[in-house]
Amino acid sequence: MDTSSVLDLNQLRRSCASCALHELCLPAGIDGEDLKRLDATIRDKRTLDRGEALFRQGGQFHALYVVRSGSLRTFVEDASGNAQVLGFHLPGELVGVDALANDHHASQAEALERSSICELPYEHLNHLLAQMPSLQRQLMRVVSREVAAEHQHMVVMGRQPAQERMAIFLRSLSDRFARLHRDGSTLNLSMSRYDIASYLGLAVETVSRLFTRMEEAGILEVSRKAVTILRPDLLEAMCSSPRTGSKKGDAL
Amino acid sequence: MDTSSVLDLNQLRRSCASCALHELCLPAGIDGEDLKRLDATIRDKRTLDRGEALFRQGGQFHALYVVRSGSLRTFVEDASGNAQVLGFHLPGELVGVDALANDHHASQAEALERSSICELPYEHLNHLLAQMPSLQRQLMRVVSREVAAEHQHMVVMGRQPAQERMAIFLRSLSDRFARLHRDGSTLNLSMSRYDIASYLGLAVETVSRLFTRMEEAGILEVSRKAVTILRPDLLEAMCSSPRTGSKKGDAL
DNA sequence: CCCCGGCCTTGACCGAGGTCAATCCGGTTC
DNA sequence: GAACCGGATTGACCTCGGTCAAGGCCGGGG
Repeated sequence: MDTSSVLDLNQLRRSCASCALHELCLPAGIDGEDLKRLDATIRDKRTLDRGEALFRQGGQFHALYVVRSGSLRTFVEDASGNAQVLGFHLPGELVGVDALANDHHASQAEALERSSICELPYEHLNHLLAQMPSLQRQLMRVVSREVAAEHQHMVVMGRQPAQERMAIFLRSLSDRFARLHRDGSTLNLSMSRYDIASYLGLAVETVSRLFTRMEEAGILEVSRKAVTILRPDLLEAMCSSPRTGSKKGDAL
Repeated sequence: MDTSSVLDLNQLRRSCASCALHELCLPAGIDGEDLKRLDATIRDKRTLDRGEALFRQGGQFHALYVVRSGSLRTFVEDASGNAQVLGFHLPGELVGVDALANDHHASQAEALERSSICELPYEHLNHLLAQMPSLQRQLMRVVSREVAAEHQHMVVMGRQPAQERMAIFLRSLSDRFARLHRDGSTLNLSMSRYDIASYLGLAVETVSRLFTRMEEAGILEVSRKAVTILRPDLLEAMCSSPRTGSKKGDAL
């Protein structure tokens, strides 16, 4: 059954025009002849199995990528092999931007589940950008969105205690699922606890404990990789530490 | 004497061609007629005093900026007024990219000392990009550099203990000074201890203690805002925690 | 000149969360 | 179905660095 659904996906991927992500992705705001040309430069040969690498740290840069289905994690490994997860990437999201600066990848990207990827060879893309101001604009907008998201994550890493980090992480995932017209309250965490811990700058044990605590509090239902948000209101409240914020009326 | 030197700077700022930052900045790799056109779109009216804002969080976006002299800090403020410093920006560095995504600034930028700024009105810039593929390429490269730097900082925030954070911070500053053909070993820290602490995700007290400890260790000479790196080798060694790294020969 | 107010430093204390270690659970192999 | 293995959970302990509190330093204004 898996094979057939994958085949379907590949067949669906014929044009950006017919893609469900159209409005969230690079083609947003582009149509007609221009869209056809963008379409023509996209190579969709990439399908990745769980754990397979899209590109490796230090590897030669030659394309940008957009997740079409599934999910990726990007991370860097330092000299001694410790990994730091930089982000998780859902359909419609762009990866590989950090490689343009000096023509080789500063990070690596791996599939968290069977995923399909749109590949945008950079030389082709450049020609297109020269001819399509609207695409140029949209590309900058997408990159800017990425930068803004990373800024948000720095706030999390800089100031927030563990519990707030988890809450913000889950809320962000939920929001992104919703944007994809999926159910924002039943999350399928394709990444491991280790990945989450690394991404949030915490120990795996802490992540695990927080899941349990939030389940006990009736906010989540956690079963392995399947997480259901039962009380979005409480989750939201948990995103900002009670310490900062309100001046009076702190329950505690 | 201050007034005259500022006037000089403003007079120097006539063209990108004559700018000392030429090769580090947007115009890198661009010359002849194209450079003139880029020049024409840059408005250099901006001179900021210490503490003055370049743009405010939530403000309407209309331009990108490049630091010409002096330095900036960018930061976000959450609902309760706590600030998280996102970065410090030296001459030749681009700020304001996170605002393109939805047309208003997601962060704010303030001068750390008297600074002059090149302003690139986005509408003009866009016209230019449509006509100058080389500028388009260079802009993406500069943005990519910024993204890569932020990834590096996430590694710091995610895994590193306090001492390593400080060491990496100082090394990074030193490197950037050197790139500007300044002396990389005599740093002038235009930002406050509070800014450093926020940027590194530490308490001010910790930053202060680390300065003292590194001075006692003979690595630095610290006097208020003036920091001299006496032993770059030791500073470098301090950048990676001894815990990770080597497999044998760990003292302790 | 002295006082005042930021900024910075130093010391003493303490708690959130990291580390270590044991166990559990679900999936895979034979 | 027994053995195995990697990921996840749980508990006990301890450390790093945050918090609180008390000066010190320097620069600016009266």
